[in-house]
Amino acid sequence: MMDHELWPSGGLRVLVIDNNSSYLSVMEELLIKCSYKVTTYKNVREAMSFIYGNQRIVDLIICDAFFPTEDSLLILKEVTSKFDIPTVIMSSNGDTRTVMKYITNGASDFLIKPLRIEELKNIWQHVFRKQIGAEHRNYNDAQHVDQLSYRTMGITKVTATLDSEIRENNGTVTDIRDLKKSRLSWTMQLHRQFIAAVNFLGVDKAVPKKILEVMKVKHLTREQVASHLQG
DNA sequence: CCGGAAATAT
DNA sequence: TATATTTCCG
Repeated sequence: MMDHELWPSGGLRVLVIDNNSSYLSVMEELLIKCSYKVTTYKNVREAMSFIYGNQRIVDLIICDAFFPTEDSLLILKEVTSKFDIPTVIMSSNGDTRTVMKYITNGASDFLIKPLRIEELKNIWQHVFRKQIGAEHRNYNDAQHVDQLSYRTMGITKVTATLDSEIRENNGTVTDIRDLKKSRLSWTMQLHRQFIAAVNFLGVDKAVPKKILEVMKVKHLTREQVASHLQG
């Protein structure tokens, strides 16, 4: 893996939007523990106003799905098309249709409440991914198209994987049986957990055996972790 | 068990 | 062909 993926999230400015003020506080506390700079908003209109006035200093947006209205979808479309700020959607509802709706509309990630600090520690990677990698963009576009066509056809390999993976335990992969057809697929989520484990151990002490212990993923082998460490 | 690298699969 | 994952080796 590349060194920059192990860098701390330090100082990235995150805007959080959630209509539940108590959860907003929880999010703020968690994000500050991860050393992000946090701004919170309870309603979409004010948040949008802030974004328009401060687009240059908002690195990442985390927005609640605001069930049952479509407010977050509007923010998503506006923000991703106009400012290209990576946006993470969070929701207590993780059904396939909902997840797909946001992913296909440009969401960088979809996290299920309650969020764990381990998940927030690694969302800075979305900022990085947005800024670099036109090559990645091509890959994502290809997969994006796949997901759209798959959705039309109904349940598919892609949606099924996304679904089972995210639904598992609040977005944490605990078993890779679903993720491997003939060989293991390192999904974004599984990779995040890998990165989190490496960060937790420290780059120098992060050896396959220890990483495996920290990740706590059933059926994941030391060899698979070792191999991933190479890439 | 570890890291590196050849062999394979996608 | 290039990349991702598995298998082999010292």
